[in-house]
Amino acid sequence: MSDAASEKNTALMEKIVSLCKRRGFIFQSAEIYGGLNGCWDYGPLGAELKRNLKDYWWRKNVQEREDILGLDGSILTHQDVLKASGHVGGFSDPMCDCLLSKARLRADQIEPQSGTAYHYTGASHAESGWSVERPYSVLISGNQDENKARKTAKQYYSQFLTDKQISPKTIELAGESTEELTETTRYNPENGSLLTEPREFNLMFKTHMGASADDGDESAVAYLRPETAQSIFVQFKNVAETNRVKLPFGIAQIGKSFRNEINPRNYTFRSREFEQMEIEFFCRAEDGLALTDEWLERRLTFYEEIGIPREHLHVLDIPDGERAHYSQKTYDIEYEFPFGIQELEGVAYRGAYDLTKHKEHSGKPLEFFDDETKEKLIPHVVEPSAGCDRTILALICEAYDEETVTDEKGKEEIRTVMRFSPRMAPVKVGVFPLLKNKPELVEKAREVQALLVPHMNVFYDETAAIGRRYRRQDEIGTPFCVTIDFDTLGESGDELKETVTLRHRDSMKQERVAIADLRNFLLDQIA
RNA sequence: GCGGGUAUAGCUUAGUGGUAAAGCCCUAGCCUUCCAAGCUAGUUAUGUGGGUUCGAUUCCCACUACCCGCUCCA
Repeated sequence: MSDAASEKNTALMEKIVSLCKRRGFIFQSAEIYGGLNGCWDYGPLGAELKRNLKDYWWRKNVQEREDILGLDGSILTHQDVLKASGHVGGFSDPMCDCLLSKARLRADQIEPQSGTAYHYTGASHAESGWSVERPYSVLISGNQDENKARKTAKQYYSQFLTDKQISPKTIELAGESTEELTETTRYNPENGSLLTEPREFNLMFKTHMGASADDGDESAVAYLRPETAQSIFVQFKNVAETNRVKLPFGIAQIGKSFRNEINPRNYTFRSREFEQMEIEFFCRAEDGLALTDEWLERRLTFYEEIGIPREHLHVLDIPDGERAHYSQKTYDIEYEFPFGIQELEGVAYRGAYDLTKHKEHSGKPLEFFDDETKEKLIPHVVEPSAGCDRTILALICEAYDEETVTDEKGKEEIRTVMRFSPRMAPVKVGVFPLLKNKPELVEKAREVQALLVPHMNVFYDETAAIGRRYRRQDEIGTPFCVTIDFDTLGESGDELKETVTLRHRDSMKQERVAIADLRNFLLDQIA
């Protein structure tokens, strides 16, 4: 992306963030206390939007399918579950930073080295009177010039110089001593610079169960789940045994997960608390690959149904070597966010890995008896795992539009429109009396509101001019507005009596619709 | 985690070492017959904590949050 394009996209993202706050889609968590890094709250409209997304996903993937069952697992997770899944052991990589280049390295992947370590206690510059006291070391191998160590150390200390005119070459090193080291991993193999102490970066939130549990009581340790998938695997046997299922079948779950991200970024895109919509689709081994492709297509169709066109999505076929070791096939479904192309969902063929691991660790039989083939087997699994909040952000980015409109006087202005699909829109219809100081209009509008309210989210508004009310609804993406006027009351004769103006958000076109037809018309549009 | 930037009302922006300004939005009232009309009145702000100072929104430091670039993302 060019600089200009990047700036434009940053500006666009800022406008979207601003609108989300102004209209009550998304707020920063604990804003009045300065905010909580990587956490966000959904305001009234955001809550509606998210509910619409989750409801539609659930309807399509659970309620309308005979072969997928729902689950709602606990967020607090038994530590053994996450030991079995590999999250406790393999999920916490000790990391070091290079003191010179600031590069971050995985401590367990550093090649052990041997050589001579040159230690220093600090550095100074006689002419300017500058000095710094701070221990530092450089490792050089036997055949390297010792001056290389001094040069590297000077470079390191020069970063503390306040006067940038001073050449690193002219500073004096203090307290040089040497030490022979073998098989050390404390130095950066690239440049010999000392590294910071290895630090754990466990991405899971850890807690202790029980009011009296102290931090040292390892048996009381529990975690906030880092993914919803594990409770599905752990409850696999219960679900299968209580529901007379046969392969292939799925278990679906929507719920919060938590990851202590080092670096939350891009608005709500990478949050520490986030919601997932996951399916674990269990199948016979021979069907796994084909089902993965099938699910990919089904998921792409889903995104189209909620208003994200196929051409704004990218499918990444994760190549060999980059997939998790247990996965024979993984697709990422990505969306063109203003800040870049980023993942919305992963569709992964995970083989029998998860159930096998839980079988091993729990010692419980997790085989499934296949009635058709009369054999006991550990089913394979295909996992379409979507990020709910990411999809919300994609819906918002996709919907945001600015349109130049010209009024009768030829004056141009910007109309901001959220073009949500009617299915996802937080408010489905605005109901307005043309004038609020005419009680007959208000009364009729209230009747129309009451007629629609049991079936959809309706917004009643009688303040300000009618045009302003339309624009307010444009900005929150309400697809339809209904206006009750004097014709509704029968002032222009019986033909128009009991009809209203139906105004369309996208085209701004108006049509006349009978109140009696309104409910069914709108229900068809938002289904 | 590193580097850079930013922080004044719901939003967009002024401004000042000594009473913080405007537009939009919003609320109420009047008026108003279909695309942000008009008039009147009104609410709301210097991110947090220190320091310097008689006095700090302004200067300095730290923290927090957000944005950008790296890094990371089982």
